[in-house]
Amino acid sequence: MDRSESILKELRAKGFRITRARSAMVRILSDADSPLGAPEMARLMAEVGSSVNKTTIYRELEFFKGQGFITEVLVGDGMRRYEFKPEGLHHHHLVCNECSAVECVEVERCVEEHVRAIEKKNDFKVTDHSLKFFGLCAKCRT
Amino acid sequence: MDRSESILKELRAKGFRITRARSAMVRILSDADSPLGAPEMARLMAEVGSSVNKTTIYRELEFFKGQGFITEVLVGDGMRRYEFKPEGLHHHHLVCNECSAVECVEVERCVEEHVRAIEKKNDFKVTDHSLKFFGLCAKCRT
DNA sequence: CTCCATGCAAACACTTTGCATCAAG
DNA sequence: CTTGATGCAAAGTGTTTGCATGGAG
Repeated sequence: MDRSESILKELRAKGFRITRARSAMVRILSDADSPLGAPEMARLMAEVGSSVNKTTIYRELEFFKGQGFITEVLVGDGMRRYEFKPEGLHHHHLVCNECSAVECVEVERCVEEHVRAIEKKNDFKVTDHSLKFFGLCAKCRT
Repeated sequence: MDRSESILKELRAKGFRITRARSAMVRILSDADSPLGAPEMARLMAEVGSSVNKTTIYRELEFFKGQGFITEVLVGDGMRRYEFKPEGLHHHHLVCNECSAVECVEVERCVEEHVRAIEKKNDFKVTDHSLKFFGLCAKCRT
């Protein structure tokens, strides 16, 4: 059973309804290989023949986020993007300054050790972190 | 000579004009202790009696960024924020999920070592990186 | 006097809200 | 049927653009 199916099953078990829009969105998110923004999401839905109102897109993304299936990824192009929460190793992002393309990279525990220090020193309860590397992707290096 | 003065001097040397708006913005940025967004910037300018049109705010922020004096900081509240580029140690941010407050933390070289690996492995030229920790600040922990 | 910098209004893009309608279970 | 999910229109918020005016040097 793939990721999207198990998510739908989990939602059904929690008493949420499985609608066409909802399952199509889960499918698209699971097929995506880089974070998607709401407008892009809407376009992809249309391409698959599952057009939905943009309001629904925003509400579902918020819903999935609340359910803990996706996380927000900020790239700096003025749009919120989302991707499935990584299952195994914590992963981070490479963002091209030129074309805004986003790649994912696995980075073995490099900051975990700092978390404890920060929590103690700054009296701040850390629940998550994000690490992004900016630069030029292979294509834009010309 | 403090930071803001030296920046103005540098701008003048480059042939840019030193206007009331420009120097007030540099002052405010240098006084700020956390990243500022354009709307907040405009409010602060008004409080200091240096009201300027929002267009000017956006243009100046873009200008300062282009000149390399400030950097963009994305917190996830749907707004671009900016802060002076740190002078010494690379610093990162603590972002409260509750009140969106942003604190700065010094983190001694923890990712520098990964940069080289990434550049080789992903064929990506890294020019910068950002590390953010999300969670609850002391105030919002209730 | 000469341009760079500013103001203003309108347009843009993404996102949110309120309410009526629809459909999954 | 019941209530959660959706569509639609309108408003909200941050940001950008084009063009005329203003002021630093």
